[in-house]
Amino acid sequence: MSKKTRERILKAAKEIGYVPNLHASSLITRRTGMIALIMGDITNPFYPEVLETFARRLQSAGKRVMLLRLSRDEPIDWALPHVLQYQVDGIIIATAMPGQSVRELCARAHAPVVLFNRAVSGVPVDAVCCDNSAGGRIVADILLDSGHKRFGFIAGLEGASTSGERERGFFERVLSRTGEIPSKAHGDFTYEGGKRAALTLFVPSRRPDALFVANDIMALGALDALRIQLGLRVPDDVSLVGFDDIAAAAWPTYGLTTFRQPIDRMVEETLRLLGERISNPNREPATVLVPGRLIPRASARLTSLVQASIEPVV
Amino acid sequence: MSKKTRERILKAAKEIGYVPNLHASSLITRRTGMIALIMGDITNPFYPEVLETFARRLQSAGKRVMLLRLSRDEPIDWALPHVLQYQVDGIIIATAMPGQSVRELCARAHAPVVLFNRAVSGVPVDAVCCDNSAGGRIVADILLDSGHKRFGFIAGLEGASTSGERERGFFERVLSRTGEIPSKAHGDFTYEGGKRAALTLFVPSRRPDALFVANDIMALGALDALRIQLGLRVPDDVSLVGFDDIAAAAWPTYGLTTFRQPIDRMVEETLRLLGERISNPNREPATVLVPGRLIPRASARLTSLVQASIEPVV
DNA sequence: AGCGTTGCTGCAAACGTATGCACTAAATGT
DNA sequence: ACATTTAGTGCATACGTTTGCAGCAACGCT
Repeated sequence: MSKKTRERILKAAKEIGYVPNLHASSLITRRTGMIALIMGDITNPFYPEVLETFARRLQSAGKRVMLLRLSRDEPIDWALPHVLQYQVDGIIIATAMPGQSVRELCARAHAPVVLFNRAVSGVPVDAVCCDNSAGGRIVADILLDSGHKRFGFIAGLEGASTSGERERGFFERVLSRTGEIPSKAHGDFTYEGGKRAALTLFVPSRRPDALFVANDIMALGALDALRIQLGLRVPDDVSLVGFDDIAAAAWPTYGLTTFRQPIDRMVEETLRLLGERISNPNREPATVLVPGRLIPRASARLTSLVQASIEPVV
Repeated sequence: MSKKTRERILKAAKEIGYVPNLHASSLITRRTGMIALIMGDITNPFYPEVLETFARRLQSAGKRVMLLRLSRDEPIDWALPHVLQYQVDGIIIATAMPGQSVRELCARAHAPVVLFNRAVSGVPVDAVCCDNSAGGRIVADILLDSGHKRFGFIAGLEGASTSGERERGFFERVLSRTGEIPSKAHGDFTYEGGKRAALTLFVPSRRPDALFVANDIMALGALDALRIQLGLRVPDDVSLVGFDDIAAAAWPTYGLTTFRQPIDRMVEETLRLLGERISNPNREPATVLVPGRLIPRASARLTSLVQASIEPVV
């Protein structure tokens, strides 16, 4: 078409306040431009960062975000039909809790699905995870190399794959190098839960000198409990390591040593997988394991040799 | 219709995996069941709580949430057309920064709009705000009543109405009771900004003995700066009061005295206004001012008389 | 048998857009 | 002058619902 008429049309459209109706157009094109984002607990500061990253990237790709917020006890099954009614182009599931029926749901849903930070063994679904078990092993190694002897672990929710994998890597390594298994308690991925769990682990009889926490927000709760309620010095009396690297971990009051999940990379990979599946629905499902990195801070006593071995943040 | 056929239909629908296409239905019914939620910075922990509350309530009302995340420098103007294309039933704007053109945008958008925590003077738009200036006055009063003499204030972003109103209430009251105006610095609603602002305010020459911060996350930054970088004792050397009552304010490490914004009430009012405007688009616009409440904690030195005057949380 | 009610099927129009085709008008080429 | 390309208009069909109306069979009632 010619430039002149193009401008004429656009001007007229603006005058009468015309905006195309995407519902009508989506009927024909079979594309809605909407991506559903199913999230669990947003009060854990890790997830606002994830949400933020997804929202920003999807927006700059011209997509809209339909947000589904799932309570701890609401199953994913509940959300799927609602989302499917809107014919979303893709679905990202970023809830920590595993669902028993993800397989059939994904099969039933013709929409492309990618799991974010949520492993489902033996199910052919696209998924992106941080390498949780490697994280657990690395944390075990640096604590062992720095001379710690008695290990404790605070897990998240019973059944959450992320917590489980971190635990597995940590326990395996500690067991193989010391012959003992760490003591363990359950926080429920919350600050208060971490606090409570720390108190149950630190009974006088066998006090850990190193504590690995499945999640930063729980680690902050544990740290407060250790310092304030138990009067312990960190890291002199006990070393503390978390997982995620939320913003508060870097605050000088806490200085939490933690294993960072590279949110940007993980989001990027998630959107890549989603895009590929949208353009080729029959592609073989893939699981992407993104490596994390230890961020040493004040809360863990590490020998200088160990410090030196940690690759610096570029 | 009879029960028997009803069940027969539902069963058949389930078998072939039928889900109604809401885009088609919305063409005819002119209702999409979607509410757009336009938010600014989600990394300030106050907003995930807001988002959480909106999402939960809208979901249980059978509505879907379309989330628009606006960077600090993106104008609202950018988001509106995108949202309108999807014919959302309503729009909730919850960004701290004011827009110059909200008026005409709301006029142009035929969709119902409600502003959350965002005052626009002289513009006929539905809006819900915490009573920010009253909060500022109350904070000034309890600090004055407890014998503080030299006041400081940390503002948020230049031009944010919330910060401005809190400042106004605080300054007016301090001025009328002492004849002096507080010193002032700008954080930008972030932890790091609060830290920097505190450092600029606490030059040796005229150190405040009471600091009011427009926002909890900045207050935490300020608290860390005071304690760790300046070696001051809180509240012995300086009293600190924040605004919002985010979760971290209650952590024992901080124990931040703060003015709580009742998120639940504010969200409820917002949805009520939105609902009313949807059912009656020509209704006179209203501004709802929700009262907040001071939550006394360890970070402010308050006399027992003042303590006793604060109405307890029920 | 005639009548009204009930439960269901079938048909048609409408929502606002995309897509393709036929057609006209204007501009360019030989 | 004629053929060819280019720009634009007009029309029909389709997307998957909602809504209303006409039609039909089965049923119980007088």
